[in-house]
Amino acid sequence: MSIKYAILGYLSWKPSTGYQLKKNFEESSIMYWSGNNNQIYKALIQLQSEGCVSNEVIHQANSPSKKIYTITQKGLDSLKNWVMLNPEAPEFKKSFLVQLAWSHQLTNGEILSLIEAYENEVKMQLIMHNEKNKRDPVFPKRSSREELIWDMISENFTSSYEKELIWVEKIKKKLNCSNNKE
Amino acid sequence: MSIKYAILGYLSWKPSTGYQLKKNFEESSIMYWSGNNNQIYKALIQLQSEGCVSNEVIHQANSPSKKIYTITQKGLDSLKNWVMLNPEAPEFKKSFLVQLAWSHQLTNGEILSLIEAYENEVKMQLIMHNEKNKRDPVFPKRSSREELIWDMISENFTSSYEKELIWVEKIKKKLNCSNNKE
DNA sequence: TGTCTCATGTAAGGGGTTACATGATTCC
DNA sequence: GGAATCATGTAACCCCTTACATGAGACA
Repeated sequence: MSIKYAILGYLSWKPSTGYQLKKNFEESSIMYWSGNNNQIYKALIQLQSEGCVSNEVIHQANSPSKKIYTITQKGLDSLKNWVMLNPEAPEFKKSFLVQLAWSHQLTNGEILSLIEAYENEVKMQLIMHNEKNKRDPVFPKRSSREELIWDMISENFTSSYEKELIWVEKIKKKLNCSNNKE
Repeated sequence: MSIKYAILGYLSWKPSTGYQLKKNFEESSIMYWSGNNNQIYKALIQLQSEGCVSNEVIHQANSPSKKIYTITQKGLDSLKNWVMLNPEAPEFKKSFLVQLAWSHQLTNGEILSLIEAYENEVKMQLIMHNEKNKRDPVFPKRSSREELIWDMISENFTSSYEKELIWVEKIKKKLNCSNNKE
């Protein structure tokens, strides 16, 4: 899927500028794109040419002028249509596992320190995710259902990282055991 | 990371042709690329120009000729170097969560059937992963350590899918509860 | 007769990334 | 004086994907 529908999603919540959307993406773990300018501003132009959004230019005295994008009915329909599509299975892209898979040339010690570096990386990611969610979480609460859903999505991420840490402990223990046998 | 190191990994295990590498990628869940021709054959040419692999052309009577690629010492060094790089955190790209996040326009029933479609998708993926691993798993067993590592990598995938299914049950229950309250 | 396996490659395009460019204001 | 925030946009490039092209033999 492309970033288009994530943008339509934010705009279906409230109108905003490209700049604001960019910050939303940066703050969010769920919306997994980097939120770079190139993608967002291009997507907005494309969405406009498709009639899914419209914009209003606001000239400001002390800041650069900005374009406030608003979703159209066509955009709402297109979003709903996409949301109801048959979901895809999750993608687990863990380049660390590829490194581990080809660690045959390393010593036991080198493998263990590689695993510990991964452990730290995951822990950091978990902390960052939790912090993002604590301070001023940027998500809609238009109904108790919507709040529940966003909470569950956040929990999905938290527990994914936590489960990864449990797995890390397990492989560390296993490697140490077979290490001591020799 | 690019597919290059995954290819070097396979070649560090045993020499093979582009065609064989392609099949390896198709059979593997860990090596998460689609394994399409364009990428593999291009990568092999590039790896050769970097001096990381060499090839030998074999002419066959009843089949098309093939190029057997072998890893060089430079390739082994390059692979080891990459394996020892600081690992990146796992990427969880779950487009389904983006759909859920913007499901505000749907009815409770529509959301539940969306979640169930996701559940089926994850179950199928889990079954496929387990089947791939049962019948003739394509991975090296040059030492007990290597076997242990590949087993743990496979378990990482299995448990990721299983944990996702547990999460699905939880959100289904929560949505049903708040549904009944109304 | 049609599809599968072996085997190598090319064409076109989608989606994403980093870095660059501009320019005023505000805060340390 | 230097960095950060607001605000929009472009250039170059990387990685990956699907689909196309060829051509022989095996199997149903």
